[in-house]
Amino acid sequence: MCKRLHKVRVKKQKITIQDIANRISMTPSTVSRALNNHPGISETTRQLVLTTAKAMNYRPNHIAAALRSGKSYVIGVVVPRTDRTFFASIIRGIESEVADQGYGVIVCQTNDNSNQEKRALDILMRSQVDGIIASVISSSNSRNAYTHLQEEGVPIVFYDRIIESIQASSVVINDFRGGYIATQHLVDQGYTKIAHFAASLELNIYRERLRGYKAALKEAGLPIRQDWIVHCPSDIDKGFKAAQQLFATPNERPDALFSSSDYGALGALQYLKSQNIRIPEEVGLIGFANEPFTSYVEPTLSTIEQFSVEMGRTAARIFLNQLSDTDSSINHQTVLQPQLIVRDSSNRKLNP
Amino acid sequence: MCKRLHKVRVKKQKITIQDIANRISMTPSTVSRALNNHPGISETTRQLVLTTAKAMNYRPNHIAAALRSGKSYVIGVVVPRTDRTFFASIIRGIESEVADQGYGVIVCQTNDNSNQEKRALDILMRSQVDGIIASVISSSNSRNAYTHLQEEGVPIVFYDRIIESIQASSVVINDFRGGYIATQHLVDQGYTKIAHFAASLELNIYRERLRGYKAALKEAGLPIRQDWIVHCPSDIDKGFKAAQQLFATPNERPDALFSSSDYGALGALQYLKSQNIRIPEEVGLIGFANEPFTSYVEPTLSTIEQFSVEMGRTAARIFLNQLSDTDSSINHQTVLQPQLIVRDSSNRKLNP
DNA sequence: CCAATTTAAGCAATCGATTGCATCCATATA
DNA sequence: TATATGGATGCAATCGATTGCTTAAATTGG
Repeated sequence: MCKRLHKVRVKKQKITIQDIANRISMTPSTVSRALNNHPGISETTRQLVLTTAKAMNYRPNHIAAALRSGKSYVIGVVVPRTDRTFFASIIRGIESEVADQGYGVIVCQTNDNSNQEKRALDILMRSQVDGIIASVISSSNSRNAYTHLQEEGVPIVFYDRIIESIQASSVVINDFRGGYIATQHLVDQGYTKIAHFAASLELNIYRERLRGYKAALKEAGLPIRQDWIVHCPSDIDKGFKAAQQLFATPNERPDALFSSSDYGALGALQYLKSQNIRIPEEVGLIGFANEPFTSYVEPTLSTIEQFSVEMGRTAARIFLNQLSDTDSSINHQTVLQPQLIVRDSSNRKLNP
Repeated sequence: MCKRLHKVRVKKQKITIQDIANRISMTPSTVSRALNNHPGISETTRQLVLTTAKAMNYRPNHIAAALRSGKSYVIGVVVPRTDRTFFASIIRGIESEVADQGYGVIVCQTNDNSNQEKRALDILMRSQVDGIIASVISSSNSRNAYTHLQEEGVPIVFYDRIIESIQASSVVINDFRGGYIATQHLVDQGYTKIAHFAASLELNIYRERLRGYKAALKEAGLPIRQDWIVHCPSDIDKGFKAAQQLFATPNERPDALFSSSDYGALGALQYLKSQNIRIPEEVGLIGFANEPFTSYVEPTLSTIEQFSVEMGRTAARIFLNQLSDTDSSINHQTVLQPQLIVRDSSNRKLNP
């Protein structure tokens, strides 16, 4: 006799509030109210429900609850890509802030691409997220996509890359100040011919950093040379190439560089080293973002800390407040202060 | 006359299939079937539905669909933390693979902590995810949590850190081989006193890397010294300290180190540099994971590439296949092959 | 020309929890 | 003792889409 072993995925019957209700001879309404700590349920019943729920290993079905109540307890998070430390930290900050409150976080990547951004928002909206925490793409206008959502009443909090023309809550660092203190630091170190790598000026953050750079130069009485403001995306190779151009002619080259990204700065660093140009003696260098690698490279790279995890947490807090607020129309702009991190690449006074 | 501006969040009435049905004088059933390309709907009707849906700016409510159909089109992803490049890349791989198919990805962090792991799984289950792609925590047994889920019929795919005693689909790299080729490479370079940093041996991956290390030594006829197998978590500081111990006595110290993590290796590298011990001349060094920083540090750090984005994509593919397979009981074990990345820290033959 | 078959669409139950309103009973008040 | 009060629970509709079954119309075939 051959017993055939049928391996079937046994979807164990899921426990519903109905089941609990049956067990204790009550109605689903009562069970629901007991589980959600509604008033008007006797303490006895509440305890009874709670214990039998636990005993029966009950797991609430958020989807059913969401359908009826309109609250899904899921938040959408939009990032350009997950594997840049900055955005990974943002996600970390948000997730750890909201998980306590029982919220889930759906993460979507835009890859800085307009179609993928649309797709991301679409997925989030279909999933009926309670709102969205987002950084926009760098290339062009995300404006329409987001304003539509806003019109539909979807709570949105922007972080880092914001759309200035959209009225919404946001968390950013003071990028102007970041650019300013970075440049000022170079000035303080005695550098006078300070260049700048500017990433996409379609993004507020890079415009602001540039503005800070210019302000610091102006204040120091140094000239602003357009040919020393070089477009350079946040990318090592691009930084290398941009540096190649910038430092090509030995007699008329800058003696310092403030890059709007750590990656650009690293590219420049690699180029300068390849040319045996000494850092910080001959050229001072400072980046932006305090990516982990900045403290591992040689020389260690000065940079601007932007408190990414904290930024994520703050965005999450603002978001949650906005949900619970009765008057949800009040937007909340938070500006974190950047911090100068001085390392070897710009510290000429210590290493003269 | 004073017109008071009341800013109220206007939840624009959401369009439902009912609305579409009304507009074209049909029933929701027909609309639903048309939208989902069910057979038995005339091409005329289908087109009519599709165009009016678009015209009315209809957005399907996945939550309602999920409740009825039992498919939420959301996948749960469990990581220890999002801000380690490896895991960030896993998330990237998964997200980019499944977004095409309309799936959302809920990301939860465990922080290698048992309670948070429970919480994570709880959030995911409440959200009625269609399944879970997970790496387990390093400290102790996640076994119960996951076996319970399996019994409930939740599809699970493990990646990287797996539980060998649970029958489930998984994607890993051949960590044994990784440890083996790393060590063999050091042997090839003429190192004979090769130490090893082993992270938590509760995890299969680190056990396997250690096993590979031992196998390579044995094959090379080199002795296995227990005092050169040092416990060292994946962490720069821990690596620094472990190196401090290991290389304390100049006459009897190892001449090479295979660290089971890049972070440990970096710590060791920093220690060795601080002691002016030349790399790779006096001590050879190789890490594991090919974290981005390994190619920025000085000397550049040899390591083992483990194709993290690809691993994420593969896990996602396996997962989706499993969902669509009729016989979902078939588990699928995928083993990716690691790749040796030789850089300066171990290249004694090139830099003699 | 009528029965058999196919095709297209409608009916109504359902998924699981929430919630406004009704009801019942016990206690307090007149 | 009859009535007002309110605390605790039940009833039933609801959220929006899916789906098994039924029905109506159109097509085919004998």
